[in-house]
Amino acid sequence: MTVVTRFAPSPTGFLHIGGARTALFNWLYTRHHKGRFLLRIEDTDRARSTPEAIAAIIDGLTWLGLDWDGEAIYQSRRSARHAEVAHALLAEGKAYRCWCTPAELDAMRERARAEGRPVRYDGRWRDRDPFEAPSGVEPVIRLKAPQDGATAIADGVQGDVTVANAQLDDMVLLRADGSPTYMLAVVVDDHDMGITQVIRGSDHLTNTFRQVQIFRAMGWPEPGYAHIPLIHGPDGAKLSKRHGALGLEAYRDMGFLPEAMRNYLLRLGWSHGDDETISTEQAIAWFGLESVGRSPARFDMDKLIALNAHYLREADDDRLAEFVVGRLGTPVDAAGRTRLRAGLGGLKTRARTLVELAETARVYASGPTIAIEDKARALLGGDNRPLLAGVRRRLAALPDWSPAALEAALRTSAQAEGRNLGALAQPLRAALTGHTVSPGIFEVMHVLGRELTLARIDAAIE
RNA sequence: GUCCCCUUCGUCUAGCGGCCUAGGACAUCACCCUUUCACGGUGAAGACACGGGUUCGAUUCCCGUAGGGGACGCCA
Repeated sequence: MTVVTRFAPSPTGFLHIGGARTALFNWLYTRHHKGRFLLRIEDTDRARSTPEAIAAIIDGLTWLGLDWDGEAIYQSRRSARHAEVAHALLAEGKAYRCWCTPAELDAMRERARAEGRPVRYDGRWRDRDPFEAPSGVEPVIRLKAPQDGATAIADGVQGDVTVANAQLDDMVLLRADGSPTYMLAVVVDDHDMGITQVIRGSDHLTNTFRQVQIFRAMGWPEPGYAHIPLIHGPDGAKLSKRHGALGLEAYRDMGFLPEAMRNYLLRLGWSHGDDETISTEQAIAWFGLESVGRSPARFDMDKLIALNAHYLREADDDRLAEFVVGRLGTPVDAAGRTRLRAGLGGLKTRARTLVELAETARVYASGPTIAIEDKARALLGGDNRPLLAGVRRRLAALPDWSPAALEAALRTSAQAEGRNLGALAQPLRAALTGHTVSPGIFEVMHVLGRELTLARIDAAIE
């Protein structure tokens, strides 16, 4: 049987970390089994669903590199079919009309809570004669759920979970206005789409028992279920905006690489022995529900950053150069681009995010004039000025501008002055980069070229 | 309140009864490398929530307790 999965976000906000991981797990599971991964937009809440949120979800998935099969399905367009199923259940006596008003239900719930009883609908219209229906109230359709026994599911992650049917009430299938509820829509869509495996956040675990009851009432085969633990904030509480509950695009803007995000999200709740850096190919080959943990994981920015630094070092320089130029915010001429590209190797071992990379890349992207930070400026006064002037003369006369030749020249220079290399390299670094920290000084000079190197020294000591 | 789930270093996790003096990664600290800072290398510190069982033997199995999370909508 072909595996069919789906990612079913509701477009009421951005695609956050938790949703992204759910999508990733579905995608990996599907690709591993060579099945079909579908995208369903659960936009039945018309008031809260927005086109911006839909775009954010699609952009987020695309950025993460998770491709879905076929066109995205919009749940809101399927309401006629949902209603059809509700009415079929009604016709078979597996559902019934309920004329309770929202106020009546509120009162019922309040009373139950006050008396310490389970909070749920008491089934008062379950066997009541419809002729007793009050006028002026539109009824909802409720499922006539089993009242005895228990409903069990074999969850791919949580194991066997059983709930007494007495805990579940007769849920609303169709609202008074004829629109389907989430419970109904999900079941009908999962069935119609041929979903074989549902992988979603564990906040849906208790919903599953109700959904399973609808499947059984319709006589439909149930999909397999797997509920993955939620992601919590650093303090162990639910992920909030303070923490990492940002949209994926926020992480992109912070300079994270999609491959780093994928790897990070994968390791949150899933493991493969001691492996830490896992390529997407390996992830597809190795991924399985049995290796998904059952306890919630906390979001840890430091680990994400460390992983990002790793992937930054591994990343292709041409790709990185594109990212950096786009983030510089200032135009870069062709020569600047060439320098930047050539200097990337030394830059990327020192950066952890694309933002940091772009910041340090200004050293190569800029022309003769650069901003000098205070700590660097302090190295450009006093005795260091004549020292730099001496270095400048030697460099100007250097026949060969290779890193090796530059190093030899600086070392003999230092020796001649009776100083160690650092005493010479630091002022030079300050003059050339405007910082006290940079890639190796010979590399910097080599990438900058003779002309720019001399120009920056001149600018620093004039 | 009711029901369900979870619990190994600060964090992510390995462990599926003896291989565990509990392993790895991030973070922290120290040292090495070194023209700065990184990278890299070496090392240190750091955990089985608690209490009962079961067993020759429990981090691993069972039961409680505590703590955390989730669900209880005509939201999704």
